[in-house]
Amino acid sequence: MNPKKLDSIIDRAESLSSKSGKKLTSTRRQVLTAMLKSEKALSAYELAEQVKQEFDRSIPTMSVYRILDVLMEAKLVHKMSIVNKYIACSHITCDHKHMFARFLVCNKCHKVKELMTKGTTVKTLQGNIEESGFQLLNRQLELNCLCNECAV
Amino acid sequence: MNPKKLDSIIDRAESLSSKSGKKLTSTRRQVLTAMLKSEKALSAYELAEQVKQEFDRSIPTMSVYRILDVLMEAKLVHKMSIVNKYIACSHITCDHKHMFARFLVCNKCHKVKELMTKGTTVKTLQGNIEESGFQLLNRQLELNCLCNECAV
DNA sequence: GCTGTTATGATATATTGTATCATTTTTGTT
DNA sequence: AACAAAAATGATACAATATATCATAACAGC
Repeated sequence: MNPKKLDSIIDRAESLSSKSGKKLTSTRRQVLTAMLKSEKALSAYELAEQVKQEFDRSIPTMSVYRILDVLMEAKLVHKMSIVNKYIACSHITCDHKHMFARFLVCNKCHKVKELMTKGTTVKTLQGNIEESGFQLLNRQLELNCLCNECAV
Repeated sequence: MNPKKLDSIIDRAESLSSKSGKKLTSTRRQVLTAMLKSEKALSAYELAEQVKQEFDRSIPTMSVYRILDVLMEAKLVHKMSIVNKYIACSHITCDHKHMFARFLVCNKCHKVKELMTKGTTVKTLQGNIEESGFQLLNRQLELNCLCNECAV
């Protein structure tokens, strides 16, 4: 990600988080920056290591997890549950209200590509869900994939 | 699940696993039986505990994981990655070749409902995936939900 | 500056999963 | 039946991911 785009996302993060009552502290900014620089999903531990590399600063994992919570709350970060790792949102505005986000996750190197799905597909996906007595908590689909580099 | 259905699934498991070169040993049968009796996804550790309750037999977790691998290979069991737990396949024949299985997972109690999605929706979901240079590894969708009992 | 709130640090521990080698059970062959 | 090879299971150690809890530091409003 180029520095300009990175800055613009950080700027947006400032306002977004303040909207949710949370501040984008310097620690949180460092974590988010490290995430934005990676096209691969990272574990909390890997992320702590990245921050150490980038900013020469050790953050306890507990703090990383807390910060991930805040960033996820602000929709700046998503958890890729199928690999237990985390990735920064790649869209300038990631408003999931009327869309499903589809995350293509390489099961080998954990590279992630985020696609958006809209309209009729969402309707189809939602069909039968309410009838089943379940209610959706989010609109996020993770798909087990291999990226072109990892595919043999 | 009623005993009759349980038996019919076990019977099917016999042939299915033999097809893949694996036998449905008594240990594996016990694990599968315990899973079939639960409508909730269970962790490997919880599953070992269930087997202990049901059959008064302690199985090391390592073995449970190995057995889960065999059962997943035979498509008798699915991993719910969004909660790191496992559930027996609820469909008599769970042939996912031309369909996506949608798993509605209650994030609170881990109850799971399995729905099938076919035809056009699958096509739509697959759109853009190949263009992105990724290839699908399976056709399984997990959705974060709350069941009617856990929803406030 | 004081006070309450928010954020972070430090430590311990829980939960999920894998690596590795030993032992037992099963299978095929003679 | 006796043996060898293969498959399955047991036992042990440990890695990776995640949470609970209490202490301390930073910050905001008065």
